[in-house]
Amino acid sequence: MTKGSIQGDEIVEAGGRSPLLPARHGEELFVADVFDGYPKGDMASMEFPIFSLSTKPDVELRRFEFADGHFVEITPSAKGLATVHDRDILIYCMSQLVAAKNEKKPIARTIRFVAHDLLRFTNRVASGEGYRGLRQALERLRGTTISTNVKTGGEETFEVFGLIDKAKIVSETRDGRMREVEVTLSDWTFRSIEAFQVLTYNKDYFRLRKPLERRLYDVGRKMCGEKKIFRIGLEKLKDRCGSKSTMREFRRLVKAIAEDDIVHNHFPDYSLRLLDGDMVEFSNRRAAIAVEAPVELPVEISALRLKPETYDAAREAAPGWDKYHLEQEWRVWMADGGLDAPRDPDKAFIGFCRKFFERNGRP
DNA sequence: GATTTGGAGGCAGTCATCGC
DNA sequence: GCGATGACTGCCTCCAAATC
Repeated sequence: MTKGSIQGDEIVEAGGRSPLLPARHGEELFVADVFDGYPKGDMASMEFPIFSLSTKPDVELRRFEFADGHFVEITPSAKGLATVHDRDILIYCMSQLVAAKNEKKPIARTIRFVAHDLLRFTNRVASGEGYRGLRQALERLRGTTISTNVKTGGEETFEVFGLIDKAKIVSETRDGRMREVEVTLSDWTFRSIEAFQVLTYNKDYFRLRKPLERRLYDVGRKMCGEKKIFRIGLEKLKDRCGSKSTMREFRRLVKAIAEDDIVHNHFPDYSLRLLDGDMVEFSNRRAAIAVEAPVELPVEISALRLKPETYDAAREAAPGWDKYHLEQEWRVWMADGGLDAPRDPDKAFIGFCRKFFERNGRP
């Protein structure tokens, strides 16, 4: 974790610090220090395929128009549209700011973070390639221009802006590698954060390597949310994903992802199925398990809420098992045994997972 | 002749490994 | 923890063959 403060334009090391540092040229600076925050995505960029799925530079202009007169136009720079992987930087910044906001700490549009922290948070290799990729991603984010009159934070405005306003590598190691990065978010993104128009992502989102998988998760998260099931036509889904593939190719890709999910169960929070008639079905894994519950759970047990990090710990305690399945097993076990709700449900759940794994081994 | 299908290859990014 | 390297992956495009 980086420690520092600003004196004039100089950055100096400091023992302790406030998350909000003194202003530079009238701007306030937020220093990222929440290492274990949860990924957050703003709802507006989940709604529209702002980010390119392509691994090649995508320089095609995109425009989305709506019946009520709203529109979003995305203009890439010569270096191409920002990709779904570039979005990781925005997600990281948003996660840090939302975590600080939740703790009632002051936040600012300009955020400083350690490049290595971001690479680790987003499940990337912290090699020279990773840092080069980060630099290019910042260039694409800065170069991608959005014109819109869509509401964010309850305000309707016509604006033209970059996905980020500014990016700056504020210090480099002696061999020229970037160390700290300063990113100034666009007003549009910042207003979404201030208005809490963000959704929490599963940490496994960063394990999804295929750009299309990530976009499908986005669509599922936004459209399915807490609902049990969400169905969408393949053609509409293709539009929502912003895929430039042919229908045939898109069908093949979605089918491959759905079949892979059946085998590896790797798609976070939702399962995906390609149905007859070119319909795609997103099923909420947690809701599906609740429906299958064989016993009626007492209110005090069904009302127990686990912390998001507890699910990560559960995966380690019982490798190979579906964490939501384990959660349901645990609740049913307590209900069957007539047990009271535990004082510390997170610890109790992890303990249950360990014993479950000892008894049953891998699935 | 037009459309559909299947497959190959390009490009860019990721991952794994090794040595420093 | 980083750089270099090669293998691998996924999206996309192109083209030839098959079908209507």
